Amino acid sequence: MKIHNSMSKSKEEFEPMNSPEVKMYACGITVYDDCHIGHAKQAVTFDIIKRYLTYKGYKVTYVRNYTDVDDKIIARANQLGINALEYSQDRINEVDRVMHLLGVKDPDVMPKASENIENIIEFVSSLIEKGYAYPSERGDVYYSVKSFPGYGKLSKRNPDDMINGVRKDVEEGKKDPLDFALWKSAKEGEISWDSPWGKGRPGWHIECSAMNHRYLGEQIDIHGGGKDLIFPHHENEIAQTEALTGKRFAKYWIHNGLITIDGQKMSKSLGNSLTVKDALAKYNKEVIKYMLMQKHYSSTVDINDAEFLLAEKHMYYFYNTLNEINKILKVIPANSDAVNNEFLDKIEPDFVEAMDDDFNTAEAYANLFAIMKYLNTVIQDKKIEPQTKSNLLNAIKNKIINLYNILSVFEENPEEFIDDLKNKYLTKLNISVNEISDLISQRTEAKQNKDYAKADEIRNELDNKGIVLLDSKDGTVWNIKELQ
RNA sequence: GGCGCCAUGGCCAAGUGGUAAGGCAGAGCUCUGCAAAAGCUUUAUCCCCAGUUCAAAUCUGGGUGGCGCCUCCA
Repeated sequence: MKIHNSMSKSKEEFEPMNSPEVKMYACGITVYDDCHIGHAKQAVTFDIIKRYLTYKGYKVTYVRNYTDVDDKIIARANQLGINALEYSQDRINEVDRVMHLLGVKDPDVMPKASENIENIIEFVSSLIEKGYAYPSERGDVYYSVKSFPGYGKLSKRNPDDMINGVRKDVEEGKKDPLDFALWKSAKEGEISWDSPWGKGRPGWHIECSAMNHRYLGEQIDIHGGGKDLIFPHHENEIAQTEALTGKRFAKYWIHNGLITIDGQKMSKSLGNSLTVKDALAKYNKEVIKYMLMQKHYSSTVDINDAEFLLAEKHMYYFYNTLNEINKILKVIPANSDAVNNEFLDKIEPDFVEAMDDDFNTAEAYANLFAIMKYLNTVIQDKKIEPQTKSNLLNAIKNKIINLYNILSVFEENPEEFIDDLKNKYLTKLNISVNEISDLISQRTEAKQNKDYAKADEIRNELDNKGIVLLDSKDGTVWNIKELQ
């Protein structure tokens, strides 16, 4: 399989250092606020990557950290008059809760910066000893960028060219404007830990290096994160870790694309974040995940109501098809006869081909549409022998559920999914099932009397309320107009 | 100012050397009392110019237009 490596900027054959073992780290969340849809995109992406690698037979150890000590956390906690760690623990619980609601599996290790202070101090001390870092008089410790020859290799920047962009007001004690803080001395009212340089707390970049080192070792296979972390965060991580170990840090760098909202960058500073909590209040978790992964993970995803609505329609179509299969299987359950079908046999190879190509979920979903079409054709096929039909539908259904679970969808009961979605719309449309049933009965009566004018009138009335009717031999059923 | 990314039909979006996946919207058909659902059919030569090649959306150079990073950010 191939993975796009941000370091080489090309797709490379995936060969873990110690196959089948895979060590993967993805930068987690700084927990000073609710997590937003961008965090979700990252979490879902790496969850899927782990699921797929596991499917391929790799033994993945996946670490995702929490940054629970930083300026904003301290500021918020002070505002609330509580301890910074108390505040961040509260936020961590909330992040976990929301991620679980989204159906994101927990990584194998979820370390916190605050629980790695000793480890971090040790890391920083080693860097000073090796001559890559230096303490200032005030008690800050800085990394000396110029001392690390490879600086800029991930972000493709030349330190000499970067001077222009660097902020002008060089902090006190810094020898070079490019240098960054490994350890920050404590200011009045800030949470702090004792260190050889006095009371203070870790800088942002060192946490990830230290936690990587502790939980995964000197070298890892995959390092991931959002594209916005390439510089400076990941560049600094490389500088720190490789200075300490003298070895290449991560073999593959995977960066997911970011989110825009109505074409505008989503960022803390613009204040246009969509929180995961809010998204979940409006849409089913799988609708959200499908919308995020319909495009390649490295693409930017623009979010707006139309995108969500379309994703909802698609998931509805998928689940409806699965539901129709279940109805058929209730009447004639599948038996253990072998199923020989070319279409069935191609599903898994096609899925693997798509995913082997740098986790091309967009293509995997394109395949899914073809599968659903085929299923609907079989469902309606009157010539096929009923038992054969049940067996075939059952085999394909199980196959796609197993495979697409890797993409974190089809984990719900089809009937419940459909009911939940319909109920959501009924509430929104302010109409009840009873009302609809009444009108359908009236219309059925009119139809029986061949009073089509009245039947159409009732149908129009419901249509105006957002409900469409579907006549079939088994009677009339209703559906939500917006979902069609 | 520095570095980088992207540009595919009305819209969204795969495809990185061999003559354009998929979805939405549109049109036609089957089905239907008429509809709807479902299915079938149908709609592009890939921003512009030049070049490399037997062959380019895919490689090279130039141009135009978006965007990102360089400051906290997934």
